[in-house]
Amino acid sequence: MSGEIETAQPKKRTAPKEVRRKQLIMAAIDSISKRGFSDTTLRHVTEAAGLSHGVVNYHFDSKEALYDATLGYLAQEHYGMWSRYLADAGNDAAQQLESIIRADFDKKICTHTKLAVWFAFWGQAKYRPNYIKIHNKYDNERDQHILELCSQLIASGGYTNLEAERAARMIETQTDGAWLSLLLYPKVAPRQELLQDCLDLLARLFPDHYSV
Amino acid sequence: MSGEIETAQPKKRTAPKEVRRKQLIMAAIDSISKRGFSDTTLRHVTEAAGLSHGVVNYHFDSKEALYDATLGYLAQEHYGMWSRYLADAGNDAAQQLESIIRADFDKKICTHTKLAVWFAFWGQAKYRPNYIKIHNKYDNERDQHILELCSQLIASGGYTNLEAERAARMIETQTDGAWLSLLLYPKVAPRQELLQDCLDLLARLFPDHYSV
Amino acid sequence: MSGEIETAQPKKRTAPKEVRRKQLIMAAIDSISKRGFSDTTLRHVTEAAGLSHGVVNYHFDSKEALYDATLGYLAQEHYGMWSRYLADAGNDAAQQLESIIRADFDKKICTHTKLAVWFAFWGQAKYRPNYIKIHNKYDNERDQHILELCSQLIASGGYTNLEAERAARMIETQTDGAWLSLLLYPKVAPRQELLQDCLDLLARLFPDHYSV
Amino acid sequence: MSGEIETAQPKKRTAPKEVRRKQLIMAAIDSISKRGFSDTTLRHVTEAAGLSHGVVNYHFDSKEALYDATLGYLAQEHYGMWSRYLADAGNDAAQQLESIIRADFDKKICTHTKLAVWFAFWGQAKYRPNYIKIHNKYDNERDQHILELCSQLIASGGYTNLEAERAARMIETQTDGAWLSLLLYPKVAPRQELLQDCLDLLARLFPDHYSV
DNA sequence: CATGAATGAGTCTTCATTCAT
DNA sequence: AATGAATGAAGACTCATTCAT
Repeated sequence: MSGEIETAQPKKRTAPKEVRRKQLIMAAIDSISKRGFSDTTLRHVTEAAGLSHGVVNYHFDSKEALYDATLGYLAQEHYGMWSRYLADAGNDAAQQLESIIRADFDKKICTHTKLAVWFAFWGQAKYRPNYIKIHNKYDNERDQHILELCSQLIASGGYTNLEAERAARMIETQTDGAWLSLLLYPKVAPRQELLQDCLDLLARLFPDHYSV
Repeated sequence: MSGEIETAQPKKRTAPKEVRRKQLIMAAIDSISKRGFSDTTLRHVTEAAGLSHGVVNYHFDSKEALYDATLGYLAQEHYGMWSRYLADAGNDAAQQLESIIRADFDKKICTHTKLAVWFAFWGQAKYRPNYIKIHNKYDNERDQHILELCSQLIASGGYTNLEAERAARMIETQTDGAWLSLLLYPKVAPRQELLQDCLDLLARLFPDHYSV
Repeated sequence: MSGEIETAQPKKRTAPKEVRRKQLIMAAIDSISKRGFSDTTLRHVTEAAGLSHGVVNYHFDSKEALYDATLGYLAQEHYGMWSRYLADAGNDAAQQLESIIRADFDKKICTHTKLAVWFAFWGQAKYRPNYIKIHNKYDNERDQHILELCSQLIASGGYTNLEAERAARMIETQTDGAWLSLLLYPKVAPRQELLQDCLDLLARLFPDHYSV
Repeated sequence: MSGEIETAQPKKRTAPKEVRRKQLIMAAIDSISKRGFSDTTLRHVTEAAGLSHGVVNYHFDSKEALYDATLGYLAQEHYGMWSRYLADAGNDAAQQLESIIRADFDKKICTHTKLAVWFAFWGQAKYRPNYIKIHNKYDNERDQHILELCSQLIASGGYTNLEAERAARMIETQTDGAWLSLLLYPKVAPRQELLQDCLDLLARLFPDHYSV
């Protein structure tokens, strides 16, 4: 779509602040996914971005600030994804719940690279309260949607042996576990298959609304 | 089994080596759980162990070797846990499957500390093939057990709309996700509750063998 | 003397350059007095001046050049001060010598801020011959005045047990030491008191010309 | 005196903590005197000490801690010097006061190198309250001695036109100024000459106790 | 003239590892 | 076996200087 414009303009030496920040965030994602957290250095990041050593501290207060921004980017992207899926799902609760789950397996989000970064963050979450905070800022809303939709389905379906809290938790646990599986054992089952697992769970929780 | 040959020297001959190693491994678990991977230094480890700075490199070839041993310890402990649970489960397949799952939530294993260490390792797994290898060495067998038991239940129960592979995967995904949940949001649901989620899943997969 | 030739362009033509330089010098004095030499960065200076980061290197060849100019400014101000005091002192040698000393304690010059900067420079003088050179350029003349005046007083007073060199040196040593005292222990004795010390010294050196 | 012993022992690779600390302090004095404060790096220090780069942070918490220790060393040395001179002075107050002053010009203390370091510290004193504190810790006692001795001389001599505070201040100001002179203009007057200036001041303050 | 993004050499500091004792 | 002093590579971060705009 674009790209040929850039050859005309001989790659600017200076760029607006937001452009550089994004560039560095992408480079951070790249490096973290390739090397993990502890082995990623700022030099790796700047080299991946094709920039000089000093830029990071020009655009971010510290390495930690860059990481915060990186997680923020990922969380925001995730947020954007499921809310778009949700918006496109129409008014049916079952449809909406399914959509939120499908969003998690969207090609753009559910890449090996990004999964690696997610788990790098989660592996540190306990000692960096900031990470939890940033993640929650975007993710709590999703939790509430899922819980609310489960409640609605239970009410409309008359599932007497199921609490909304448990259903919501099982669904989220399944999607989280699926991501972990994709990260650790990408060969065991592909993305689509793990999505099917989640949909299968949905059908078993709410048999009147979904079919296997 | 061993040890009684050299009765002259009463157990101290070979023990110290192993004692020190275990001591260091425990200290490593402690420090990793408190500070994460990247912030753990060998000084932290030796201090936690109450030993001098130089011992680590005396007992382990490198920091990495200590980490390998630490993961090995954890994996072995996990292995020991579920195989004991399995052994105690009798001959019933349903009972056995449930036991393997229950093992994951045993108090000794499923602590916040150890979970933190597990995810620290998983967060690095992608770049340290060793970690995967060590983990698989002990865990593959569990996978096979679960798969085999799912097959048996399906066969005996006549669940036409369920493949053993998918069932096994869903179960493992649920237990893995449960651990992640316990790590990241310990307040959201306690250990017992997440175990119930897993048992609930079992009941929905194999309604003739389990009841909610 | 200059400026009136280009009446068409009202003072803005050449002024800005000098205005900016002065602005930066004042900002340098401010920052050096607040943070010392080694902790002062050009960013501090430009921020204090309310200017953008790049200007310093536009108006000065280097940081060092700015510092040279700053010391020059201070030295020139000092020069202007004692020569004005001297000019106002009339023809009496005793009066003149006293005036030169009084100049050192003038409110405009003898501030904590400027003293701090002076000693910052002197603390570096050994390794920056430039500083000594700049300082001497303005100060040698003062030394000679003091020496000459001491000679005159000795001659006119018949102080047999005093050499002009020693007297001059003792006076200058006392004023220098007074500045150091004001910098390091501003609470011990105020400006006026230390001036009195110097005048007291004068009276003891030249009892026929001054009284305590 | 000593030195040949060291050739027998092939320069130990490891040394007691205090030996290394002193070694580093001496190297710091050396480097600060040669390059000043802001241009001295830890690499300079360790190279001057013939040690490896990492030792400083092994023996001192930080560069700043090394500097504190360095000033402490200098202050302690000064303290030791004048208290020894004082002890050797006998019981006569005039003798004692003169001795304290003479101590300041002792060859061991009053070197160009050490003077440079002293003024480096004083040039920073305003922004490093620690330096003042360390200095005062050792120097206050000297101030009190001087003041007390001035009081005694005034009492015994009946100097009606002199307050002890002013006398003490003038003496200290003169010695401080002398050090500054030796640092900035070593060629103008040598150590002995500046000591004479101080003794001359003594004679003018207390003519019945000292003669020019 | 002025701005501020970009550069990269240089600083302090950390830390796994080595090794004399 | 154990200690802890010593090493030195490598990291994050700073900052004077340059330069496109």
